[in-house]
This record gives sequence, structure tokens and C-alpha cells, in this order.
Amino acid sequence: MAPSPSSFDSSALPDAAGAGTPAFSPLYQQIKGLILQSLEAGEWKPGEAIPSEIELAARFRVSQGTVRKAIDELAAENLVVRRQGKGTFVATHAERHTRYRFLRLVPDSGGGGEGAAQRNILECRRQRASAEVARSLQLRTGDPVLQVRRVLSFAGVPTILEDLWLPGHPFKGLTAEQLAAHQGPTYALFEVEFGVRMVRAEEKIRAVAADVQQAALLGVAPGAPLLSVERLSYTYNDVPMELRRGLYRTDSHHYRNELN
Amino acid sequence: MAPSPSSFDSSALPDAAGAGTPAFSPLYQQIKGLILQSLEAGEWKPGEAIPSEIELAARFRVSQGTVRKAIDELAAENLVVRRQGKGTFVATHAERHTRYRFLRLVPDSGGGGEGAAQRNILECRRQRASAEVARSLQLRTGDPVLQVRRVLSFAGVPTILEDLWLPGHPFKGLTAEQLAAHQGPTYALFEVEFGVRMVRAEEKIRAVAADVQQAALLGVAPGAPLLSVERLSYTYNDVPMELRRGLYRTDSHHYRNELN
DNA sequence: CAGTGGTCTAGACCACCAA
DNA sequence: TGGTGGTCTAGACCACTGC
Repeated sequence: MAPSPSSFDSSALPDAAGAGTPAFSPLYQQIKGLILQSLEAGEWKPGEAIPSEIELAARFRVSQGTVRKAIDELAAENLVVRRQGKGTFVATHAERHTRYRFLRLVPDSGGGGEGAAQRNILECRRQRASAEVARSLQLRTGDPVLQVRRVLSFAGVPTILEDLWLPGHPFKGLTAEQLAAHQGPTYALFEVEFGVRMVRAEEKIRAVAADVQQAALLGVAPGAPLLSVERLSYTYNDVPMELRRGLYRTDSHHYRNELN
Repeated sequence: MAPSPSSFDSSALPDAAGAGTPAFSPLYQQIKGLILQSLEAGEWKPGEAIPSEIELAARFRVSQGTVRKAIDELAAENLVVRRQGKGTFVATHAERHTRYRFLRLVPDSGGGGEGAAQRNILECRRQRASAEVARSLQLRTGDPVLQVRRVLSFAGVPTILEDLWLPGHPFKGLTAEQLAAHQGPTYALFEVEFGVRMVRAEEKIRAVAADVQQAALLGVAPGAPLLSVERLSYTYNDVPMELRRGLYRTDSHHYRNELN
């Protein structure tokens, strides 16, 4: 490519903030960043194929191997899916073999994912962010947010009661009807209708006792132990886009986790 | 290496069982398997360095890149740790920056891992495996197992009550004194004293109500909600080596999980 | 300075898929 | 058959560590 084989260009723009980081950034990381930008900008939609490794290598003037390593990392982070012989595709929460990507609750009796859950939307209203919600979603207290409350049932048994808080801006126009009507994961709806792709999440899990209202909605006795799952979901660039508080019945399901 | 550059040898022994799998196994996977065998056989102890990539490449008669890819996967599975400029080291539960590798319980007030937990061993006795324990540990009902019951306290507050079941064979001779005296993670003790390295684990999490005995041991009211964490830990080759049932207080701690 | 892991390239070939 | 991702090699050079 260039006169001397190993004089690759690190004159790109790796540092936005003016902190004089003498950071050394490998080429493939820079390429990864560029692909990430295209992903964010929506150059390729979820489910679509991105350009082939050879094309990207030509575009960025690097070798295929370097593009490959960049894509390897994106694939490891589940932002992209490789399919041998076909191409590399933008990851999506829809059409994914493993039904609900972020839901770790599984029935005790082996299986994997019983059919889709029945959704029962109890509330969907505009309101102002409390201090706590604002902090989680990196908003200001009082900023507009959407709150959704719903119950998910499996095989007719109400199993999950959850509240969702969504920032008002990207989710303007979300209605209870939409939430009730669509098929598949709610995160797939977010992708299609609002262009918001959830990429990773953090959960804080506790055991709590059901209060009277919660007990009634989930069909358990007041004081019954429930799993409290607080989830913060992020889009690209670690921007939080959803706060979710779920209460899970764990009498015939359990939360499954793998440790490495 | 050989006359024609791409005629690499797939005449190794990838299939033990006589099932005629026409599986195609990449060279680097075979190399990974060979390194894994040395790891299991104890050719290099936990914390020690394994041979350099160049040495391994020479030993197996493949290129450095192929060894590299094999080690990449081992590193991704936390079996091995790379340290630039120094070498590649066998992973260990001791001397690990992140204190307890498998414990996801963290204090609510940020921090990370408060000082080491105080251990209080309540029981440590030989007994015969129940049907359920036997099934989990892939033993026969009635086979000898060790059962340990203990309470872990953080800053003086009893927080975790757990029962451990260990197969009698590799853990012969384990005593309450050992468990009480040693420093650092219990899994580090297992590595040093019994040569058993836990490599991964699966957890099933539920919310339960404390019974009278559990409540007394943890200093909570009977019926208080507790997190029930059932963990099955595996050594190499997916061999289960420990069943653990923990009850976690989550009034000032929570179970932290990351989803990708 | 030598040794180790880490990056980058260029080119060959294989496995898989669809037309 | 041609295109795509996947594997393998050989060689050059860089970054980090410790003597």
C-alpha cells in the first residue's frame, strides 16, 4: 500500500477530548471505530448485510486481515453476525434464533424458550423523570420520559411484572397499542419503529417481597418472594436508552446465568 | 512445513468415540485441544507461564499464527492469561485482580469488592450423595461426597449462607480447618491442595423465603426474601466438580450481571 | 539488549452458499 | 460458478518487560 510496509497512518482522529493521551491505537481498532460509526449512522439497517471484507479493506486501504480482526471484535460484542458463505449482517433482536436475547428467565423443566409471552399493557404514559430515573438515563430531573407498565404471562400464568422508562426524545409517539400489537421482542419494535438498537445491558438482581398490588397482578400471595431485576440497556457508545424494573415469579422458572 | 503448503495433517485423533463424524476440524482447534490436554495433565501449574508461541509452533509444527489463534480462544475462555512482553500464564483463582471470580454479589454502594469475607464453617462432613446431588455431579446415588456448610460475612454482617457438595474422590482429606484457615478464594484452595481448577459455572437463581433456621443464621426475620443461587462448577472437559447452594441477603448487596 | 506477545500484510487455499 | 467468510502460512515490524 505505502512505501514502507509498516508505516501505517495513525494520523486519524482517535481522541475527541483534548486530553493529551499518548494512546497507541492499533489500526484494526480504528477500522472498528469507523465501521461502528457507519453502524450508528444507519448506513446499514438491522438484518442487512454490511459490505464484504474485501470491499471494506479496499475502502479503508488496509488488508483484509485487518478488517477481519475489526469485524471479529464487533461480532464478539454481538453487534454483527457472521454467516459463512453469505456475508456479515447487522445484528437484530428480531429473527434471532434465541428468542429473547436479554431475558434470562427460563422454565425449570428444561426446554429453552416456550412460545412467545402474552403481553398485557397496563399503562403507557408520558411523564417527567424522577431524580433517580434521570440519573440512570443520563437526563435531567423533570425531562420527559415514557413509562410503561406491563405483565408478561407464559402459558397463561402471569410471571413478569415490569416497568419501563424510556427517554422522551427517541421514543416520541410510542403507544400502548403498538406495544400490545407487535410480534416478537419489544427490542425489535424499538429497532424498527424508533431506530434504537440495544446493544448491551447491566442488571442488578435482588430478592424482594411482593406488596399487595404486585401480588395481585402476579397472582401470588402478598409477601411472596420475587426476583427483582433492574436492567439498564445501552445503545452504541454506552448511551443508556432504557431503564427497566422487573419482578419475576420464580416458582416454576429460574434466572439462568453462565459464569466464565 | 510440508511439500504442498495447504495439505495440513488432519490425521490426528479428533474423535475418541467411534461415531463417524465427518467433522472438519480446523488446525488451530486441534492445537487448542493439544494445549488443553497439557493443561489438564498439569504440565504447567496455575500461575506458571506456558511455552512461548514460537516454542509451541515449533513443537506442533505449525505457524505461530495458528498457535496464536488457539491461545486466543483459550484466553477468551479464561483458561489462560496473556501478558504482553512477559508470556502466557495458566489462569488461577488466586492472585487475580478481580477478587472472587465467580461471586457476582456486590455492595450497593459502588465500590467493587470490599475486603475479604469472614468465613464461618458450620459443617464439613463426609456423606453419601442423594439422588439429586449425584445427578448434578454425575455420580451414583450413595457415592461418597463431602458436604460443607458455611456463612460468609461482610464487614461483620452475615450475608451468604451456602452449602457445598464435592465429589469424594478428588477432595479426599478436605477439612474444616483448611477451609477456615486459608486466605483468598476457596477455589484457589482447591487448585493448590487438590489440583482441581474450576473453569466455568452455571447458576440458577430464584427468590425464596428464609425458613427459621436460615433466618437465624443470616440474622434476618423468618420469611424474609433471599436470593437462592444454585451453582454447578466445572473443570476441564465439562466435568462437574462442585454443587453449591447459596442464600444471599440482598438488603445491602445485589447480584450484578452483564448482558451482551 | 533479547524475548514475549501484538499488529499488519500478502497470498494461497478451503468450506459454504446461492444462482 | 463466483462470491463470502474461514483457515493457514511466512515474514516484517511494533510495544512491552526485564535483565
